[in-house]
Order: sequence, then structure tokens, then C-alpha cells
Amino acid sequence: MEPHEPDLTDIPVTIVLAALADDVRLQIVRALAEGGEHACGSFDFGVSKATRSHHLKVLREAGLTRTRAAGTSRLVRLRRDELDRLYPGLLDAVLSTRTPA
Amino acid sequence: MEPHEPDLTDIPVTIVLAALADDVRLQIVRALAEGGEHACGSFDFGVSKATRSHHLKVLREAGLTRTRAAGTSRLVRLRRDELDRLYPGLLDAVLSTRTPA
DNA sequence: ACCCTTGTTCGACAATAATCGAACAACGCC
DNA sequence: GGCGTTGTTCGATTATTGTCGAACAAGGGT
Repeated sequence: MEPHEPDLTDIPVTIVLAALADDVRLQIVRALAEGGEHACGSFDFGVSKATRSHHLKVLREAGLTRTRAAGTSRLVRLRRDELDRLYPGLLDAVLSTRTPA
Repeated sequence: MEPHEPDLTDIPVTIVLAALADDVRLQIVRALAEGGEHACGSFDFGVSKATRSHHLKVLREAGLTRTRAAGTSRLVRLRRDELDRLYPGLLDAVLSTRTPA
């Protein structure tokens, strides 16, 4: 089954904001904002792989990321263009902040 | 005691995002974005006054609003200038969305 | 002084969300 | 086929958060 990646316009903005309102997920988004595709395993932020998988699911279901299978890995990327079109300035504003103290 | 209204730069962005990631609070922010000062009681979004007071506290402590006493009321206003300076585009992006379905 | 209005605070409770280990699934490789 | 790697899912636990009613506090009338 494909991981369901909803249409961004179907997602209430509160869901998007809630997805971004977590330190671990924000670190993931920061990493993804560097560009390109990242394997799930490349995000090591001090949580178990179960927790990491959970956070990636939250991001995906909030419409923030897309995922595709590649061998035994899964490659994740930020839906930057769509996000910037629907919420101009949001990602920039969030990413402009320094790493949380 | 004065309600403590922190310096915006002291507040992790995740706190700001979490404050905005709630339907009731977002409706309050939308109303405040119309400009000017609003009495707490003017926000009737189907929750009790205890809950409303709680949400206003969350917004205040996240640095999104300022409150001043005026007689028996309290007047709340959005810290728009500061927010736009620190997070350019964030409020606009969030407020541009239509009322949640 | 009394009361009404406006908010806040205090438990308490319910719902949501973060976290983990363990079990499971899919893939590639030897 | 069997094994290691990479992720996901399940069930349980804990922490956080939204919600309310009731009690309280501060003001402004009259």
C-alpha cells in the first residue's frame, strides 16, 4: 500500500502547524530543507526508530513530505513548492529560527 | 500581578506554532487580526469561559498577544508588528486560510 | 454595602500525543 | 534459502493538553 499523501488543500492549517510544533519533527524538516531526498534512517535525533517512524508519518499525513520506496530504504523529501504556494512565508519563517536552545 | 508577556525572542518557535495549532485559538487570532483591542468575553467560540481564559493564557505566554486591564474587562491585542518582524510571513500565511471546515 | 459583570484559578476528567520495545514485513545479497 | 538491513505496526506506558464546573477576585454601578 502506498503511504497516503493527502492533497495539501484538504488539510486544515492547524494540522500543518501541529506537525511543525515538535522539536524532533522540526529537526527533520530542517534537514529536509537542505534539499533532496533523505533516507529515514538518516534522521538520528535521539529517538528510537519506532518514534522516528511515527514522526515521519505525522509529517507525511500533514502533507509536509512525500515518501517513495527505494530498495529497503524509503526516501523522504519536503513538499516545498506546494507548501510555499499554499502558505507563502510559513516555511521560511519557521526555518529561519536557530536550533532550539 | 501582571500577566507575564515574555520577550518573543525567548520563545522557541515550536511554542508559537503549538499556540497556533488549535482551532479555538486560531479563531481568536483571526478575530484579533482584524485589529485593535478585544475584550476576552468577545470571543465566543462555543467553549466555557474557563476554557477561553486558558486559551488566552496560552496565546499570551507564547508571545502572541498582550493584555491590559480595563475596568472589569481585560483587553487583548495581537503582537503583530513583533511577530511580523521575527517571523515574516508566518501570520499572513496562517491567516490566509479559510475558516476550518 | 450589595450585587452583577468579567475573568482567573483550581481540581478533576477525558482525549490526544510522544515514547519505547518487540514483533513483523520487504528487500537485497551471499 | 537464510541473513542482515531498513522501516512499519502493535500494544503499553507516560506526558501533555483541552475541557468543564465551581470557587474566587476585582471593578463598577446603584
